[in-house]
Amino acid sequence: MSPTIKDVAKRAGVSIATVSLVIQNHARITTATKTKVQKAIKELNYHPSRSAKGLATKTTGNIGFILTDDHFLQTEPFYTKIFLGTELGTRGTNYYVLLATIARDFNSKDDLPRFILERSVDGIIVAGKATQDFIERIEKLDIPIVFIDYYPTTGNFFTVLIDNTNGGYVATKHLIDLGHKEIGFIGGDIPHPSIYDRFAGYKQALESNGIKFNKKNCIVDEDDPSRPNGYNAAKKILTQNKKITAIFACNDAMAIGVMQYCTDNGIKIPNDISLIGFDDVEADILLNPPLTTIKVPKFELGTEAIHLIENVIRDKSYNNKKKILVPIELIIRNSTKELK
Amino acid sequence: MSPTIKDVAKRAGVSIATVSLVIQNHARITTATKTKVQKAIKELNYHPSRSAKGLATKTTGNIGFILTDDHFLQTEPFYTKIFLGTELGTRGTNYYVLLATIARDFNSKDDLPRFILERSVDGIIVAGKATQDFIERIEKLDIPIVFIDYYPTTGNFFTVLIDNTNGGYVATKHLIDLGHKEIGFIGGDIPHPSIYDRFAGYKQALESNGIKFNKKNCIVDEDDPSRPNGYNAAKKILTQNKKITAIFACNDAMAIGVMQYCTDNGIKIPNDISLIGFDDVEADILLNPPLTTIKVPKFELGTEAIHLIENVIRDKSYNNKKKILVPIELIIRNSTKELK
DNA sequence: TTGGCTTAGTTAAACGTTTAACCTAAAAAC
DNA sequence: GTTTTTAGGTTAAACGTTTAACTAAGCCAA
Repeated sequence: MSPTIKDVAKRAGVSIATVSLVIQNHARITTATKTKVQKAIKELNYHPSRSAKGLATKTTGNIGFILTDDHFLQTEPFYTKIFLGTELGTRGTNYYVLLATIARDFNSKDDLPRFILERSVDGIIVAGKATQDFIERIEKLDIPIVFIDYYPTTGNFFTVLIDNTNGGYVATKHLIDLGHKEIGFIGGDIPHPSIYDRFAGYKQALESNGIKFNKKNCIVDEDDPSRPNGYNAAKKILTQNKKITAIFACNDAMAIGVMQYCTDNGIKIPNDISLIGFDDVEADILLNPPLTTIKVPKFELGTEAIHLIENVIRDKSYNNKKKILVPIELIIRNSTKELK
Repeated sequence: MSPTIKDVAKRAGVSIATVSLVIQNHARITTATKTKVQKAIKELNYHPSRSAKGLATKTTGNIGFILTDDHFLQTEPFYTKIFLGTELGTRGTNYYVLLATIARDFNSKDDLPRFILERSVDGIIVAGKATQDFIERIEKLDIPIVFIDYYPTTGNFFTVLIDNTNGGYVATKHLIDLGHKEIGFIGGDIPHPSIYDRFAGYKQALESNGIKFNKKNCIVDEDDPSRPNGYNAAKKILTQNKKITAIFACNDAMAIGVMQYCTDNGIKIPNDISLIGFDDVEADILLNPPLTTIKVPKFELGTEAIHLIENVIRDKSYNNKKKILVPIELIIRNSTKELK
């Protein structure tokens, strides 16, 4: 069996309290005893047991990461990348991240993730949209919560967000700069704040560049922002308004759908239509042509969330920087082109 | 604060031991007291604390998943998918998976992952290649270990493996069935058992179909099986032997590199060269043409590993099925074609 | 009636830490 | 020279479970 604090105490000739204080680098201890104890620790290769420490301090060293099922399994590894980003964020800290998924339609009949019930996390990160029922139930739990890429409208929560509005603006502005005027917007799940904000950025860009917003250039009634829905939306928008020369898809999945529709129908990108996406997923670079897009730093969303929740855990009354906005970046590849 | 076992005991009018026994569904308890206690549990919304349980039983409910840094960060999310598969595997169990990465060249100067030192895992899953030093150190730890997609040659470990030999065979046989005779093999990191076995399958297929193995058709000196190395290998192999009509790349990353080389040099796939990969990564379907490949069920590797390690944890002397072979599947897309 | 067995529950120790409260000796203050 | 303060530790309780050992009551057989 691994050595315990008792073994160390015995070997160093001190009490177990002293060993504990040495480990915590407490001021009460003289350098003499400190070195003595540290020597014993090293010789025995002692490491405190997390379980015991957890019971004594009511901390666990874990952070729960919650994701809806559909996000976990979707083709584009968007949220799972964010999750991996949290792993990166925990390096150098004393935390581990526990992953759990909940139903997309989580409701009163559903149980909260086990790690919450068993109190094995010190904080919770919620990535993506979650139901109101879920949010209300974790809210009254008296445990730090950080949201990523979603914010409940019902309160002032800690949140790490993509700068979606700016992203929508930059994407649209890029098309405008290339000379396009009839610019389509394709969205899905428009009530989602992220999509909504991208759409808002689109409108802002048009407006501040003297282009009238035209409802006929927008498809916003699709459900999920997925590839097949992008395909459908492309069909609709391109039959609806033949003058369109550029399309801003609210994410890369939909953009890929648009691209497939164009390929199937002999529409050349970027010669006939310029296309820009949003997210910058792995696949983009392999597309033909490679997709111009707005890069979302997915790992960074995860690491920022960890840093934020660490602060909140450390200081329960932490109150500055409740919202962190992660900047986006325009990635110009070959799916957009100057309008002749 | 959440209720403890004491609160339940008081409300049900029994001792805390009885509550504990009820939770464990122990035979000692009559149905009468059982329902009485269960009622109290429900009313208080009691859930046992994992920390306390952990200290008392010396179990943690966690399984450690260890990955080398380079695998964690590589473009193809192969190992991270396996990791996500373990998450799937833990559903319905009482485990969580803790993820840690180690250096690719882990050696005596490096510390073991913190979750091992702090005893916060009940078992360890090691995915992919790890250094001998690392393996030797965890081996003497007296904690269940399961390897995925790698097996140390120095002992009889629990392992979940891809059926690589068969995969290499099936891939090569597919090309042979299409009429190809001059079939190239492109490999990287050939000492890796997985790659080695795919190569072995390639040779077997040639042999049992009356085609002489030709060293000149093989590039096996690349380091990593990565895209750039695939690109280089394609250059080498196609200048080395002009008669080659088909290539089996040891994984999709290298196949993508091959494809890029062909695109850059006006070689048409599949008209000039048939190409088959291995792994079935997301990108395959977006390639032009979509890549024929051998599908590796990545999630399944993870879930199988969880099932296996659960058995080993439950029964320390568990000894059947030390090696689990996960079957592969030929996925025919458009990068392979009958030889005219 | 006695003794033994069974059943169903209780008692109390144990798990390995942290930390508030306590102690003692030496230093400082008067 | 006595009292007070400080420094540097120690003691022991607490955290919330599990479980081996114990107990009391009921039953049965002889």
